[in-house]
Amino acid sequence: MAPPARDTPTPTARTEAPTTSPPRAPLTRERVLSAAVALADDEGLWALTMRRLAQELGVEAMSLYHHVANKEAVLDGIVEVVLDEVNATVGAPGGPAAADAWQPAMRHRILTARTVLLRHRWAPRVLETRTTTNLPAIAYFDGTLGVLRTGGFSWDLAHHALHVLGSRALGFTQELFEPDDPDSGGDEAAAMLEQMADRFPNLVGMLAEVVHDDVGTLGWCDDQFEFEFALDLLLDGLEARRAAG
Amino acid sequence: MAPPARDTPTPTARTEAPTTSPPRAPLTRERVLSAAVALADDEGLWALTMRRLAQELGVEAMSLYHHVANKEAVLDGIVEVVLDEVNATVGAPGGPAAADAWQPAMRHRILTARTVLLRHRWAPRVLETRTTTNLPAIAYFDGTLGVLRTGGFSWDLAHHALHVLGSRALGFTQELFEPDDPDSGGDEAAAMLEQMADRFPNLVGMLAEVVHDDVGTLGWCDDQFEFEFALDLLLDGLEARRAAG
DNA sequence: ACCTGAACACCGTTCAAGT
DNA sequence: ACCTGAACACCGTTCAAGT
Repeated sequence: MAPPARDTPTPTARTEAPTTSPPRAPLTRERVLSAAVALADDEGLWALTMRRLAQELGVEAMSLYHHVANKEAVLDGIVEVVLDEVNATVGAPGGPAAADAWQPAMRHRILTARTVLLRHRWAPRVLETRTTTNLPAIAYFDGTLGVLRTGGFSWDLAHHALHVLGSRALGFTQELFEPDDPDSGGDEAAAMLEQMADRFPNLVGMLAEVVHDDVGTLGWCDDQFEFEFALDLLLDGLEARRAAG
Repeated sequence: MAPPARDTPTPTARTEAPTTSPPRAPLTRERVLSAAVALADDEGLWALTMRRLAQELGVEAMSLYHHVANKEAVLDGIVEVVLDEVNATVGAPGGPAAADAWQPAMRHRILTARTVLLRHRWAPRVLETRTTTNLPAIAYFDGTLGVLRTGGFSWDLAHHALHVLGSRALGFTQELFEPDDPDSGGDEAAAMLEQMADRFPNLVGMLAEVVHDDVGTLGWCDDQFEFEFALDLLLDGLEARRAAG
């Protein structure tokens, strides 16, 4: 009879790895940055402190300094993690054939990048504070340039287009009227405006005309729609400049 | 003979105010915010701490809390100070008659706002972090809406235009390649790219074509030009949407 | 080599006390 | 009423010490 143990997989102990797996994964730069991204995603950028990050990894704060130089390096790192994710997503094959139609290709590219950044809303804010040159960002813009060049842009016009599209794709529009509490803040702001019809006649006039469903609130800005409206404006404008030579 | 003192102004003691001026101006919310703006202008946002701000005013840190609720209130306040300055500047009379030409009027308005924000480069970054509704910002956008309406925009299109232009006028484009040290950083980044011609063929190709004076540096982005390029793109696009009805 | 405890120099903020 | 000193609970980071 063969020995039953070790060969018979039980529900709890499934296929065991041939090598002995360590009880705790050792700390690495990658693990530190992943935990930092997760922490910022879950609890916001303000929660990302060195002490809290260490706690999340089951380690003392000072241990982090063996894998990252300081907190600035953590911020540099998490931005690169997110931009790597952006590049991996937009670079996935199977997108529309970009050969003859740069506009839908660019549209798809930027809207795809946006979906990634929406999962890491803190990222654009941190990106804006980075001063060091950033490899994944360079790679992203190189890909953008590739789409433009394939579409027949001159280098000069592609250069300007990069500036225009870059601020749209990576630098988010601030949500002017986004309230802290999505339920109450809008009403509050609307009530405030209501009292100031004479001071802000245009805003009040627009509100009266544009608000659809929730009358009396300011939650009527469809962010996705506004983003695409601005994006198409830019794309059409660039196409006109391009066609003009 | 008249007494010589008190009537004869000396070079050091000029015209004395009729009321007795206090040796130290009392602390007010306005003085606190002015000092905070000046501190951020001079030494950057990172230097703006409650303790440092108090020191700048010749007072203890805790005294500030009698005039502002906390540091968030200081940040709210200095944003409003800057936006008041924006409104005062763009609202000054003597601008081009906006009645029949909305495009030059808007162009002038936004470029004027930009000159103010360039004097307070920290302001857009702080503005993006504000969650509370902000009266001077509302006033600014109301003025913008006024220009659009005078130019014949529908409320709906004016609403979208507000989003588009708002992110341009108040939310700055991050300067992707702006180095810490304007002299060395560009060369460093260019050298890095040089080594990666195969990885980033488009960027390297563009650099080879577009760089004018300082070959080998990345300091070839004229921020003002790029801003106006993007702005005109948006304005032309909006005009086309408007004319289409 | 990798991790840690104690310590330092800073934060924002509270509180009880001064005038 | 306005301002203050001492104190509290946090930061990021350094350093000498542990294994």
